[in-house]
Amino acid sequence: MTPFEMPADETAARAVQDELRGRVVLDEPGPEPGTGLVTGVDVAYDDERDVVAAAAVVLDAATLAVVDEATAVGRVTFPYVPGLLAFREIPTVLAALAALTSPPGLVVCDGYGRAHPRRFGLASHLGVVTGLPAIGVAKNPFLFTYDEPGPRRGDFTPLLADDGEEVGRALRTQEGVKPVFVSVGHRVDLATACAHTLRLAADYRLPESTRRADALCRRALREATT
DNA sequence: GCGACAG
DNA sequence: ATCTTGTCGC
Repeated sequence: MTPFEMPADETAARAVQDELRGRVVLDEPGPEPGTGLVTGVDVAYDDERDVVAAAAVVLDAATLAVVDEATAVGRVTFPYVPGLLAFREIPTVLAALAALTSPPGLVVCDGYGRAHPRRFGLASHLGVVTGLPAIGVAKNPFLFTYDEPGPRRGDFTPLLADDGEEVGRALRTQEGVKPVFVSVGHRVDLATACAHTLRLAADYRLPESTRRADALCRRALREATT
């Protein structure tokens, strides 16, 4: 487990990304969809009091039943800077993951992995630091472009960087609903990442893992703040 | 130089 | 992310 480094400024943060990017593993297919465990992680903030709450929810990949969950509350130690989201979210997320009883299995992040200006987003960073397979499922295309995928669940189009690289996919998880943006984090290939996302988003646009983690970290923040 | 920009 | 009522629809 590579330690998480909290840089002093943005320049140092980018240097950390460049250094860690070389440790991302892209040639493993990843966990078989529908088997084992899948863990959703998410974070909520109270900017007024500089409080941050993270949640990790472990699901049985076959049934989507909740197997375990944990939360962690901390102080905001890094501002939101596009491209540097990991430094704001990961410290507390790591604490929540450490508080789990169950092993996490595949980690599903609310954000990007490879689809990142420096090709090292939140999911890549969390994957490298923990050594766990990780993927990113985001709600917006950020600085990438895509053609509208077909209307059916499972339809997808490539998410393209300005240099033409396919950094992820715009994946339709629900008929006639805006697609989600899937990218590889660590130790999972893109097709497998999309297969997991589709299974996890059987009933809603977003994966059940992130929906559960989102609800839990909001509750944890409210209870820590109230 | 200025604006845009995952959460 | 967060600020936020009612409202449309299953």
